[in-house]
Amino acid sequence: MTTGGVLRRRPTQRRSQERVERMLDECAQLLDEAGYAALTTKEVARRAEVPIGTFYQFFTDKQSLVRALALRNLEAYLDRIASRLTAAPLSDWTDAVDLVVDEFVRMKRTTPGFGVVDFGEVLAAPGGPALPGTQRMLDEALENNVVVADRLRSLVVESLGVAPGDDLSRAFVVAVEAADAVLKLAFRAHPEGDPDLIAECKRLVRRYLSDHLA
Amino acid sequence: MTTGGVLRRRPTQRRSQERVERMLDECAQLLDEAGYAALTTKEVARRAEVPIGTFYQFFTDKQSLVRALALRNLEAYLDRIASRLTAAPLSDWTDAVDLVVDEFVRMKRTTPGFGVVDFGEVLAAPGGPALPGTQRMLDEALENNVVVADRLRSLVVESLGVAPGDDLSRAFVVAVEAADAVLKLAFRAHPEGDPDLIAECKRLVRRYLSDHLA
DNA sequence: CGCTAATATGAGCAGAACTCATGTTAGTCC
DNA sequence: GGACTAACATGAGTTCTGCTCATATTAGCG
Repeated sequence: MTTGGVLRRRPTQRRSQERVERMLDECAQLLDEAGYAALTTKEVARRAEVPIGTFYQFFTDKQSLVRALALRNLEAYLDRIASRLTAAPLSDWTDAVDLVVDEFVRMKRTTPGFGVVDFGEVLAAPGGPALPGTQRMLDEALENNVVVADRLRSLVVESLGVAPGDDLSRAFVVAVEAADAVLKLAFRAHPEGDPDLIAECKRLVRRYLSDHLA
Repeated sequence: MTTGGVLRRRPTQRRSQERVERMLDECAQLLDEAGYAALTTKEVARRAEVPIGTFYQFFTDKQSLVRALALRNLEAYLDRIASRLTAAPLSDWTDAVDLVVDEFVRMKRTTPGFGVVDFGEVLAAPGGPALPGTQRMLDEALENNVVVADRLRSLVVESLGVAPGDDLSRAFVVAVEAADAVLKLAFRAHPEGDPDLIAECKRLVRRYLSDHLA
C-alpha cells in the first residue's frame, strides 16, 4: 500500500503500522454503519483501541483518514482489475465493461467503506470548490475518478491492443464518472445493488464508448 | 416556492419570510465561497442579520437549510425548463437534451449554490446510507435527481407526444444521474464548465436514450 | 382591548475536532 | 552494556460549532 502524501507521518514500526491499518478498518466500518456525517475521530480511535493523540500522530485530519481509506480501496480495486486482465485477456472491449462494472459491484458488496472511492467534495483539494481564480485542472489528478479512468484506460488498451487515441482519455473519464454515479444510485436503491440499474449502467457505458472503441 | 416539509415552521408573516429567504441567499453564497464543510450556521445567521435563535426557529438543522436551498434551486430549474418548453415546443427529442443540459449550465453559472441540487449524502434521509434493513426505495422520492428525472420525463414526453413506455422512467433516472455527474465534473475542471465535457455529456445522454426515444 | 399564536433573542450547553507538553520505547553506534 | 536520537504514546485541555430554551415581544383578530 502506498498511501501517497495522505498521512501526516508514515508509520515505520510494525505496531504503528498495524494501528494505522486498524484505524482505517474501523473508519470503513463506521462509514457503512452511519455515514460520513456521523463519523467521529474519537469513535474511530476508541474502536481501534488507540488513544486520540495517536490518531493525530498519523492523520492530520478527519478528511485525511477518509482520503487514506479511499486510496486503499481504490488500489485494491485496480489491483483486482489488473490481475483479472492478465489472468484472462479480453477478446472484445465490451467484455471490459462487464469486468470493470462487475468488479465494482463485487467490491461494493464485500469491502466496507468502498462507497468512498469517489467522494468528490471530501477528496478534492481543501478549501472547497474552486475558489475564484483557482481553476483546478483535470490533469492535476486531484480527482479520484480521473485516476481510476486513466489506469483503467491503460489496462484495457494494453489488454486489447487498441490504438490509443487522444480523446480516448477524456472518453474514459466521462465513462467512469457516469458509471460511478449510476452504480452509486443502484446501491442507494437496493442494499445489494439494483440489478436493473447495474445492467443499465453497462448499457450506458457501452453505448457511449462504442464510437471510440468500435 | 413550496419548500415541502423542509422547514421546522413555515414563516407566515412578511418579515420572517424575507428573513428565511435571506438566510437561503447567504447559504448559497457561503457554499460557493468555501464549500459545505466550511458552512456555519452562525455565519449564515450573521450575514443574513438574523440572530442564531431565529435561524433555528425555521430550520431544524444545518442540513435542513441546505435541503431547502436545493429545493429552491431545483424548482427554479424545472420552472425554466417548463416555460422554455411551452414557449417553443420541440420538434426532435435530441433538442430536449440540449435544452436540459444548457439550462443546467446556465443556472450553474448564474445561480449561487446551484451545485447542491443533487448532493446525495446530504439530502438523503438522515442516518446516513442504508442502515441494515432500511432499504431506501427509489419511488420514495428521497432522491432529488429522481424527482428531476420524473418531471423532466413528463415535460419532454408531453412536449413531444411520445408513447410513455414503462422503462422510460428508469432510463430518465439513469440519464439524469449520469448527466449530473459529468456536468459536475465539467465544473470542477473549469469554473465556467469545460465545453468539451459539456459536449460529451450531451453525446452520452443522446447515445443512451436513443434506444428508448428513436 | 384582550387573547393567542407567531416571532425574537442570545446566553449557555453538549460535544466534536484538534493540540501539546510530557513521557516512553525502538533502533543504532560505540 | 550505555548513551543518544528519532519515532511513538498519551489524554487532559482548548476552541469552536451545532443547537436549545427560557423569556420577552409583536401581529392579527374577534
